[in-house]
Amino acid sequence: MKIATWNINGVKARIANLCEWLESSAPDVVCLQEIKSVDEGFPRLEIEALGYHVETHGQKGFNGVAILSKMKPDEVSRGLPGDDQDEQARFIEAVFSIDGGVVRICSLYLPNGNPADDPVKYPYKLAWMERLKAFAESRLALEEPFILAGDYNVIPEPHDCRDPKLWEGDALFLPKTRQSFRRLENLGLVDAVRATSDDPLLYSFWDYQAGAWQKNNGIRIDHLMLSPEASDRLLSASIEKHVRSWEKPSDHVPVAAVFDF
DNA sequence: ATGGCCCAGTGTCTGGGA
Repeated sequence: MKIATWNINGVKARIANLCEWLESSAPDVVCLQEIKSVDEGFPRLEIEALGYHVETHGQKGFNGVAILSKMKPDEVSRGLPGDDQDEQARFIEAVFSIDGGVVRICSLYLPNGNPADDPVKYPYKLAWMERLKAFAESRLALEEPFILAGDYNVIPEPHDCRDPKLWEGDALFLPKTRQSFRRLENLGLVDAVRATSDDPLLYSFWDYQAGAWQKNNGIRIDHLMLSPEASDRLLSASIEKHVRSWEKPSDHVPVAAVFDF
């Protein structure tokens, strides 16, 4: 099974790219972020025509996540537990039957948190990460294949960006952000890309501005984090960098992992 | 030349992204 995550930066602006990528990459499950659409506005017909089920959790204007899948999910839930006041559409979970059990797959869009000195934005990011940790603990207790995939807005280590000096003080790279991400890893979650590659130049995002793509001035912020039961069955992982050179690209590219289930 | 963008809706500008 091939499972991918991709921040598409607007599903309606990206529908041609998305369909072309679905056909060429042929993932079984796709976690999308920043669909920037309400559920009723999501272009589901085009995607269903390619043989995918569509589950969305959208809102007006920005944010929004979705899970596309060749198999029909057994269960779907929307929203990250832990704060009933949180209106932002950043989390959806689906459960699929596989040989001998199930796999749980979540599509998450972790808050950016900038500017870091904002009285609301950075504390919201850190609180969201705490909620994610609590959720992960509850799911890890099930001892099932479990995949937390998405745009984490976290640069985990200095080698996950081209120029760490540029990111000092940024909410994506602040010590507290990285510490919170390590807490997730320390629960037993494994980063699929780092588990399968030593390449120091692996990025998943290049800014539209300042020729970042042409200069390979990128950052690695889109991650598939695996439970031990999923990590046991990981075969390979890849960053589908070529998609960034397509016409009218998202600023993120798909990241995918292949499992022997 | 050390900067250069893009998306959706509130809509010919603003807010948000990273």
